[in-house]
Amino acid sequence: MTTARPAGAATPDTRAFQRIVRHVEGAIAAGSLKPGDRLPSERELVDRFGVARSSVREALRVLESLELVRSTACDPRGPQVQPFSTGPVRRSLAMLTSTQALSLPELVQFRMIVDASANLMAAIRRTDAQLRALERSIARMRAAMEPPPDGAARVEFSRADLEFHEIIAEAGGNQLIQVYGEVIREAVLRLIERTISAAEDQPALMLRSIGHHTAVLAAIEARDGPRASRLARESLYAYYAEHVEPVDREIMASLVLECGGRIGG
Amino acid sequence: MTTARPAGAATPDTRAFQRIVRHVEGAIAAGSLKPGDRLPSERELVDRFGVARSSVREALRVLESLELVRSTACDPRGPQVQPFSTGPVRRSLAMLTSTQALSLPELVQFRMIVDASANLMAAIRRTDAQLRALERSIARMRAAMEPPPDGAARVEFSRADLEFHEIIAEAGGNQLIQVYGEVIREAVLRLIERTISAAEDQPALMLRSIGHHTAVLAAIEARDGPRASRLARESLYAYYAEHVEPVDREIMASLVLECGGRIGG
DNA sequence: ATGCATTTGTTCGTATGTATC
DNA sequence: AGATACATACGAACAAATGCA
Repeated sequence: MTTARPAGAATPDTRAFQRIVRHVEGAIAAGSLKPGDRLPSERELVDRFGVARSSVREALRVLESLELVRSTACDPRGPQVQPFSTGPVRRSLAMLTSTQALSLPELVQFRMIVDASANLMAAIRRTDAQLRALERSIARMRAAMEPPPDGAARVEFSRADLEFHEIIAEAGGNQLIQVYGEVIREAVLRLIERTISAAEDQPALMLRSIGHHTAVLAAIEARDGPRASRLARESLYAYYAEHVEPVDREIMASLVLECGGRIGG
Repeated sequence: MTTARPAGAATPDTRAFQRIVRHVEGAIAAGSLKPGDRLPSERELVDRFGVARSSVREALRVLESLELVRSTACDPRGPQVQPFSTGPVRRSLAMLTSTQALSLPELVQFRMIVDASANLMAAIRRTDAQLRALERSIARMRAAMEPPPDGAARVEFSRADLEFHEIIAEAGGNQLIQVYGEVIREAVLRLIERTISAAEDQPALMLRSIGHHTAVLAAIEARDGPRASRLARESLYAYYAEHVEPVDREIMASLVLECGGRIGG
């Protein structure tokens, strides 16, 4: 039997803090550790894993950066398991877009298929209350255009836009579409704001957007799933096709055509 | 003027290690720190940020968990900025999917749209080498059936199956499709293994699966994206439709029909 | 409502194995 | 081959603030 803890091992097979991280990650993934539960206190973790407090703290900082736990200062009850959040995915995705490791066409293509499916499902499952909520979102978008659109109004417009899509995703009843769609739309928005948004004719784009949303609403109201799906793909193609390379444009075109959509306009 | 570093501040505005994390994150996002570059050594970071060694180490562990840097032991040149990877997104996504009690229809519906899109893109972008790799995966699946399929053979079959889909996703050239597809397929597999897998007629299912993969390969070889996409939706519908409620079955049917697919058989 | 005990955040010091120079 | 420098890991200490009796 080897020494339990070689005090000064330079590069052990697995670092001390990683054992703790994996243990907690596994417990959360397996469901034996649920949001609201408390982890043992730092000093108790020291005893339980047989490592120094520094190692325990490193593990806690990593788990904290993953938004899995949160250790509040001076709380004797120990670190608390957090409610599951899309924060880490969003941040990692944001970093990838910032560093150009994720391209605009990749984001847009993915958004095409997610938005289209969300619309399709919403057309089947939507309730009348959700229909009215969608109408209110469009009204918010219209209201944001009344004054000559300044910076604040553009933010409000984007917010209403996102709200519209989130209601649709929720109406579709698929949590994956909901969560993933939210993440993707945010990433697209951030990337767009840094690239083509400033140069274009803002009011015209906003008007076109309102028209598109109105058409989607009508399709969902009529419970015409295929049309709602097609509208999403067509409008995303119309918005972004000119900003991508030919190969990616061809793929986007295929996504539009495969569901009987048309290109142009 | 307050003391520069109150040695025992319990809840500072921003924790010591967070300052370092944000600084490095920002530098990488801004592009002033590129993959391959070196960070200052731990001791130099101590001097530069005016914090203790432990804090520097906590920051490095967090940055390491984000796969942004990697500090190798005994390297006088300091931690190295890593090439940008989709690893963090994949891990966060996997954690999110394992914690978010997801139903079978939700997983299958999402897999329908992701697999279909992956096939579509692969049909456009695939190289001949990737085509041959797909053939090898199917051969592996066939080989796993030769002996009367026991447990180990089933694992090998599943592995080859996943490999087939991963090659397709890679050929499509969209990293998001790749990452999301990988996570979804693993989640579906995990759920299936716990539910319907044991009861069914294994060899028949495997044969049907091989037939399906062969058809997809042919469509991708012919560069027929719509057909490749349709095949994915049809076969997933055929596999899982009977195991879901009517409402979800209707949505799955819509996904098949919207791209001109057929239901049944 | 008050006081005590506990816990966290932070820092400093020390030992050790290893890779680079 | 030797010396240096580095990262890993452990332990102890202090200030502040929280939670519980």
